[in-house]
Amino acid sequence: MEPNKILNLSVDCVVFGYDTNTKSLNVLLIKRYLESETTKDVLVNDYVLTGYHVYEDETLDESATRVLKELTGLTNQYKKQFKAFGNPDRLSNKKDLIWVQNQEFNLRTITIAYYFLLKTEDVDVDNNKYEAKWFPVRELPELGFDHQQIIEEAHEDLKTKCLVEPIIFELLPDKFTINDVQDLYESILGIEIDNRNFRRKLINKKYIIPLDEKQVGVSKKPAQLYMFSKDIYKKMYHKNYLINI
Amino acid sequence: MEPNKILNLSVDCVVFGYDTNTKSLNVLLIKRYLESETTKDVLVNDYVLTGYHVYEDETLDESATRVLKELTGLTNQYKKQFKAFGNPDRLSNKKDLIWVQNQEFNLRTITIAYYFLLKTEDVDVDNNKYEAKWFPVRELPELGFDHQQIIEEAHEDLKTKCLVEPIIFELLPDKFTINDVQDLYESILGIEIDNRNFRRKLINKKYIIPLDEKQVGVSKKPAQLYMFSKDIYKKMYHKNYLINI
DNA sequence: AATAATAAACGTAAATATGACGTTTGTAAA
DNA sequence: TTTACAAACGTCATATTTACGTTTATTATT
Repeated sequence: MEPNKILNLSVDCVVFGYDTNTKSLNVLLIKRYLESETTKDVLVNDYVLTGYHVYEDETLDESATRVLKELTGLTNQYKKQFKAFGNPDRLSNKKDLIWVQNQEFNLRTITIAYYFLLKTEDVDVDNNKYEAKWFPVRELPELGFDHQQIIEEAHEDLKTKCLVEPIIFELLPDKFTINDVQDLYESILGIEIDNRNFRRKLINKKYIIPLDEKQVGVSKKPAQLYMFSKDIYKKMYHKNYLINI
Repeated sequence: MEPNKILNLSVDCVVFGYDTNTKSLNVLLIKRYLESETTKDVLVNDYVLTGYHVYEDETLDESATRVLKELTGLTNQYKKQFKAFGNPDRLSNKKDLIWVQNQEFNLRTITIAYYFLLKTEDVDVDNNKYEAKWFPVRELPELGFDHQQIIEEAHEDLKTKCLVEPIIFELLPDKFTINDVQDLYESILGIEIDNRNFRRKLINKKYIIPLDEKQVGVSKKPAQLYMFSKDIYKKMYHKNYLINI
């Protein structure tokens, strides 16, 4: 039982986006496709998270930021390192071995997994060089490596985190309706919330600011728009140690 | 900017223990000491977390469990992987370079950090071959590597986690008083709690079971003893999605 | 121009939880 | 027997939550 001598270090990014039209919490995935040169059989045909090796001179955070920028062009998005995955057998799947055939893959690969929060519409998937595509988090396609597990754990972490910190607003446009916020909570948590109670609770928050603006182009009573004030949130926020076990 | 070729992978364990007598949340640390053979100057004299390389054939979790067992003899303690630390400059401190002189330390070292929860009295520090010692989390000694930061981040994670999951009971004896629980919350969170309100709240929980037993050997009114029922907690527990932002 | 359809927005009453305190009780030691 | 003191119990005002019912503003239809 010798300590490892050679390892491979990467970051993987679970990119969450929210589409206010379809009311769906999405994950951004990229296509893997490979067919045999001789038999023309399809060897690999699935999706994976975006990720890459960590460069020698960059921090883990910088590496994740770089990967997100490469995929989406975006910087300054909410980012959280939520777990490291590094079990010795994590890339032993046949398809994955085929896919990485041109790399020294008798190495152990450790990946530091991050999730990012952004708005679905901020990414131009139609002109994406990686063929990136959004998938609803509850209707994922076949996934390579252990990326199904990584996404599930990211989603669990997001569920917990959105209950205690106002990160939900990272997924919404600057101007949103109360119902947008409710729909998003329902998408993330997979629950139904009473609209009247939710509305009252949210409107009473000092950091939810009503704007002099309403929805336009809807065929029903147009909803009031609001914004989230991070400044006010920070000022009034002394960590509110509510024991909720 | 080439990807890393050679890395070092380790786990580090923040071992939290609670001493119901001193009412102190403690961290278990091991001694580092090294003096120059020629000048007899003290080169390194501080404490560090316990940690070790990850073996080739073990998972990260197994590695952390092994390290804890090696240090304390204990298995089956509450364990959480909370963060990976792997910035390129994280072990560039002079003392640390001296300490690891006999290893190839021009490698980058990634450490997967875990914390464990146990009872201070379960560890026999007087006969510990690593000279392990408990330190109150708010009175830490000088620490090597980036272990100060790792402990602080573990403590922050513990603060958040103990508010939403009943992990506090992992730090307490099987039979405890209501005041034990309160004291422990106060130690972890660094706040004061009103005893009468806290008591009412806790006693109303179905999974806090009063025993037919009281404290013995105290020189005041002996307190009622309780136990925590994980079974009842799990049964009644459908994740109680309280949005608390 | 009136009406229907519908989501947005407002309202209410009971039950539960919280925050801020005061009071009583059981034990060992004086 | 008394005293010291933490344990344990009690109270009241306020805030929050739960579970609903009602009104309103808009577009589309008649």
